[in-house]
Amino acid sequence: MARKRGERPRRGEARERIVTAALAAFAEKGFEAASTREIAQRAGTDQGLVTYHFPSKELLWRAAADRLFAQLGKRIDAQSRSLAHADPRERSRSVLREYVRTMAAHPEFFRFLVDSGHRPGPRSRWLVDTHIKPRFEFMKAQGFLRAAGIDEADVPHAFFALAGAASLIFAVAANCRRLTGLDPRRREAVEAHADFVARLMLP
Amino acid sequence: MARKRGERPRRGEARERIVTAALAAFAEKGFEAASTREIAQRAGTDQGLVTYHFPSKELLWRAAADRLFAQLGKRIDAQSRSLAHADPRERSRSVLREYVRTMAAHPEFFRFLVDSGHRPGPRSRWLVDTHIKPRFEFMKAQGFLRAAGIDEADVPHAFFALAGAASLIFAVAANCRRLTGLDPRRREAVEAHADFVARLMLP
DNA sequence: GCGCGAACTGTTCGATCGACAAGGTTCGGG
DNA sequence: CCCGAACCTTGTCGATCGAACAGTTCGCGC
Repeated sequence: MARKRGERPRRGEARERIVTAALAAFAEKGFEAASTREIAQRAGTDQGLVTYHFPSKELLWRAAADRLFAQLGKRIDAQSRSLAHADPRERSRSVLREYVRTMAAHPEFFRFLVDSGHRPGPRSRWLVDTHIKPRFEFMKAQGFLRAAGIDEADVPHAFFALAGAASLIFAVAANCRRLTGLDPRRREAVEAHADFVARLMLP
Repeated sequence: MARKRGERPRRGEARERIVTAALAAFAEKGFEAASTREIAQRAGTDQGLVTYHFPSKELLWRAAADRLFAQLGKRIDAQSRSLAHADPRERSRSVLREYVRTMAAHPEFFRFLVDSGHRPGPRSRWLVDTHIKPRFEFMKAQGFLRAAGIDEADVPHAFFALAGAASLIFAVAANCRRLTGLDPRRREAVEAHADFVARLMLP
């Protein structure tokens, strides 16, 4: 990276850029197919610096996941808090719609889940234990499921059915567009999908 | 591959084994991460034979997709035909439940979709045009959507919401198991998910 | 103002990737 | 019986992978 004298970057700046680039690359290509060289190039540095900040690709992936879940959690929590005193059912509906919007804005989340979760392994375990489980428990405690009339035994089914219904269309946007002509990333399409999923889960 | 004299394999036998192995490998690891060498090893041959039968990895992937969709179509069509004279609503419910069972038996289908469809490219185009679009048009013509009370404008949303709701839990079985303790591959779990999705889509 | 460590670069390593070339083996049809 | 096509093996190519390491450049505490 060209850098003039005295322009020494602030501590951790390049590191942040690397995480940003890694998040994009992992989401786009998956863990194996994304290379640390390409990530470095996106971040405007070289591959040596990537392994300097992250001793292994695995740790870089975790850092990217940390950032992704932080962004996600911030967004959902904000919506949840802003409706703390609303009717439980209306609050559930609102959070659900915001969840769909979040999936539209961050289709990489779905890719992370599917890419890591299709078979057991260290990445699956780490992701569930570190990020998914806390979210899951929080959601259960919030009473969203009671508001939707979900039976206790159906909780896993509802959780994954909801996640799939809300996210898939954005995760396979290329297929959707070619198949139906609808570009799911457009704002109207996002709102229409939020409507549809909300009607589906909270009739 | 060790082979005694006179034990000449039947024509296309190894080729079929290679496609089988490729299907498993692509589903498990995705297109980029699955190597032709590993596929050859699973098929009990070596990598040279893979490139002999399939001049490129891309063509091997298509052959695997062809087989997968043939298996899938056969199963769904059989269920659809067996209920040709039933009440449309009851028929829709039955086909939907069979769809969920199929997704449980072939979680690789979902992986193919997500792996190929997250960004435009030759594989996405080929998969949609060759396999998905015919299925999609057939489904529309069958009147399943009318039976479910889906508005015409909501068809794309319904299609991907359904596909996601039905499939995700099986595609991330490792995550589901670690998160909820429920192994979605068990028969009771599959039926429970079919029940849940059927109630969801056809109230 | 000096030295030390964090930040960063440049290069190289062994492994593995997809693709390809060439030779060997086995069978069916002429 | 033999020849060509189909089937399969072996070896190798250039490219690229993750990782490692030595060297360089600064900011900053002392």
